[in-house]
Amino acid sequence: MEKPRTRFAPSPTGFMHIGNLRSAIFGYLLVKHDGGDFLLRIEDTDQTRKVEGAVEFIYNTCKLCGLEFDEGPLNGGPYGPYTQSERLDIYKKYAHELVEKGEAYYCFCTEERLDKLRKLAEDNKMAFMYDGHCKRLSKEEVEAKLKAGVPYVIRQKMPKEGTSTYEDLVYGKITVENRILEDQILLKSDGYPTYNFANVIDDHLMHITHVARGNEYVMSTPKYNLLYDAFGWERPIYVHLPMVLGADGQKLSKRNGDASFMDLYHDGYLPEAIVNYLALLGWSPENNEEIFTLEELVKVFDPKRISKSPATYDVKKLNWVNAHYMKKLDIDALYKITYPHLKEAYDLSNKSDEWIKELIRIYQNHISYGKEIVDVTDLFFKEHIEITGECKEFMEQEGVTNTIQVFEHEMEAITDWTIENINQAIMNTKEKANVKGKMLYMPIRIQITGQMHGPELPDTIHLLGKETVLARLQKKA
RNA sequence: GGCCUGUUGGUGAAGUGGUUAACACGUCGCCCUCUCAAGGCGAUAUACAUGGGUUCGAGCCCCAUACAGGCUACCA
Repeated sequence: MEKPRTRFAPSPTGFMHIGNLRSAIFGYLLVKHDGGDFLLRIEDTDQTRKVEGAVEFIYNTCKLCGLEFDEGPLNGGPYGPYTQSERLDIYKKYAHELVEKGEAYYCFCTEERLDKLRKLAEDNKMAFMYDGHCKRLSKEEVEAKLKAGVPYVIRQKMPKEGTSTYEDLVYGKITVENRILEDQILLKSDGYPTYNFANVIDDHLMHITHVARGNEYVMSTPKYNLLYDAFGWERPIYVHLPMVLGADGQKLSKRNGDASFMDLYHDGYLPEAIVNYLALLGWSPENNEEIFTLEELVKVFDPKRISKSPATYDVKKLNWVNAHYMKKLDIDALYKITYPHLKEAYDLSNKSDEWIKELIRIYQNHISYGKEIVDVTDLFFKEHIEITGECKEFMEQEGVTNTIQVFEHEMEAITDWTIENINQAIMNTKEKANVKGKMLYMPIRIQITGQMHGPELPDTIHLLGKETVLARLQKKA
């Protein structure tokens, strides 16, 4: 069997939302499942959209997710170049070959004429379609215009009758009537190819066997097939992917800020968790499992189980998946995704690395992504804590003041500030103040944290440090 | 407007003619715990868009309708 090959073919916009990423993931899984090749091709035929550094950005993003390209603009390969703007001569050559074959033709129509046609169509509530004006030009007329240097585009000659059908791995049989197929532009007047053309040429030249892409191309695929046929090339296998929608039911876009992979990454989400979650968007495994490493996904991925309907991106579930991965992290890995956020939010200059790691450790089960550490730990950095609402009510109960006082003395007495000794101090308080359970822990907890909940009390006290604890204990309610 | 595709609870989804329509997230409750989180257990949800067929029997097949999305560029 032929080794499957697919490509991820983004425009270099310098932005990747999770919908783009998911396309890359699905392509990767599809092809790696059978030990094939995954390549990157940059589709920069629209020069107005180019962004500096975008190629590196794409490599970085994919690498973070564990998706390595077997071939691509940065690491090369046997079928390069892998950037379309560097392949202009190739497209030109094939476009002219098509003209020679009678499958395409020069079109000299001006923007003005096209606009007029468009307007006319609009007025008549008709779909605009190029009228094939230049198809009827005689050979001499074409020669003359060419010689005179009239700007031109090359258009594909479409059949006007019958239907075109292809089989999509996800959507099944797709049939469209040929008469709705426009004589689309293959080569623009600036010498650049359109996506519609470059895509086909490159996929063939790069030996792409599987075309995995968003389902916005379902309708135009027959045009591409006609191109393959015109050249006498074998058509690839198509895998059109359902879209990923935002919470508003709309297609993801740059405006949906939180749907950007980099934003998520910088907020302390784990790439493996994002990949895991994304794989479940529009695809499901045979069994009920939901947690998969990339390797496991490669093993179990079956494109036939890709859904046809669009999926809505849901942060809540992403959070759950991410939290699941975070629980299994060792302290150093956890440190890596939380420390930057602590550093940004708080003054850490007089905190030791050891202290920070301890802080992170006791909150490991409390957060679902890195940045969340900031919200839950502010009591360790605040100068003053407020006791309000429910907490205040609790503190007004009888005996509470006494418990605090007793505990304060116990704290003062500690010379060796260890969790063990702190725990002992709590036990001593239990004896001396003659309180237990909630009436023992809660007053202390509230007095020193201002909250009724949080991690283990001895851990919290230890981290807070003797000085802070005493100061907070002495503060009158 | 035309064409293509889709529609199972708030979300992701299983399901391919006969099931009490799974499972997961979320939500809620219970257990655990000083408390929260985690974990364990359980519950919840007007879930098969609507209307017609076909069939002994339909979420699954067919046809309409509705709604949603996509395409209809010298964008990709």
